[in-house]
Amino acid sequence: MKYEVKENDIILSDVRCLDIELCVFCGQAFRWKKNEDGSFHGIVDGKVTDIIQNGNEIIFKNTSEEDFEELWKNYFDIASDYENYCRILSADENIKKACEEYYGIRILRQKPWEALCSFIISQNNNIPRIMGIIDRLCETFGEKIGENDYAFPTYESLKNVTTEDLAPLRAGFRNKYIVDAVQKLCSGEIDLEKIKTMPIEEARLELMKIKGVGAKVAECTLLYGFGINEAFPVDVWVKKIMAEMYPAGLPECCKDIEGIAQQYLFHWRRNSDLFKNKE
DNA sequence: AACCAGGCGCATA
DNA sequence: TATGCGCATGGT
Repeated sequence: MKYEVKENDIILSDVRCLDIELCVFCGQAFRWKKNEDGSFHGIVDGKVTDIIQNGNEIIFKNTSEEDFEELWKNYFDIASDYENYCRILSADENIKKACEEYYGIRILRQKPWEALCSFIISQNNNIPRIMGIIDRLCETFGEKIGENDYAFPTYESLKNVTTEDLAPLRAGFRNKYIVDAVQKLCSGEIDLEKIKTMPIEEARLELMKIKGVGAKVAECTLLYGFGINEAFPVDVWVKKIMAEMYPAGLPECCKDIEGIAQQYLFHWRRNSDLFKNKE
């Protein structure tokens, strides 16, 4: 992968299978905004950028080579060969369609705590409202890092918050789950660094010690937060796909990359319903 | 006005 | 182990 540094911008031109809009708006991250000019405004790990995409040319605005190397490159999983993943997954006709229709989706490699907290909030909730709650979480408790930009609050910074303190988020019954997660992380009872090194089965159980973290949220944390491609979150949409197309389980071609297959299928299935309802 | 949203905890059998 | 219900909030 090559890129050009121009003043405060990083310009990529040879990355395949990377559609920024699809990546940031396919329900895996909740903090991106589309600007008036069509660029995408993102805050990740306390750093801000705006991304402009014209076909193969992708410009990361107002960032440095150092931040690109240490943060954005990893976040968009640029070193991984998604063309190859698509090729493998295309052994199945349905997944092939999903990959073709949504070519350019990648799994965003997020921070474990942000993924964990975001998907605790996501339960029995819809994507627009999840985004609103996370906005308010960041505005209320995150560090101000720009005119209208706030970092995702660290769990350390939430150490003593109560469910009452979280009321402004309007997250309802999820407040107590956030508090429990913060307490278990702050006390060291659960250690995200250790989870990173555990076998997946053990990591699942460890995450599920947190109240409000069941199989689905644990799986999302493993996939998006810990970059484990075989983690396979099953939400209402994936559940529909499994019932409709794969009653006996995922096809063989998904082995070890179940989570990646899941992302194409989730977006494909969900959009087909959203589109249908607009007719 | 019911029903649903990237589920989970808890009670019951 | 398996099923069913309630849960905060807001949109359709």
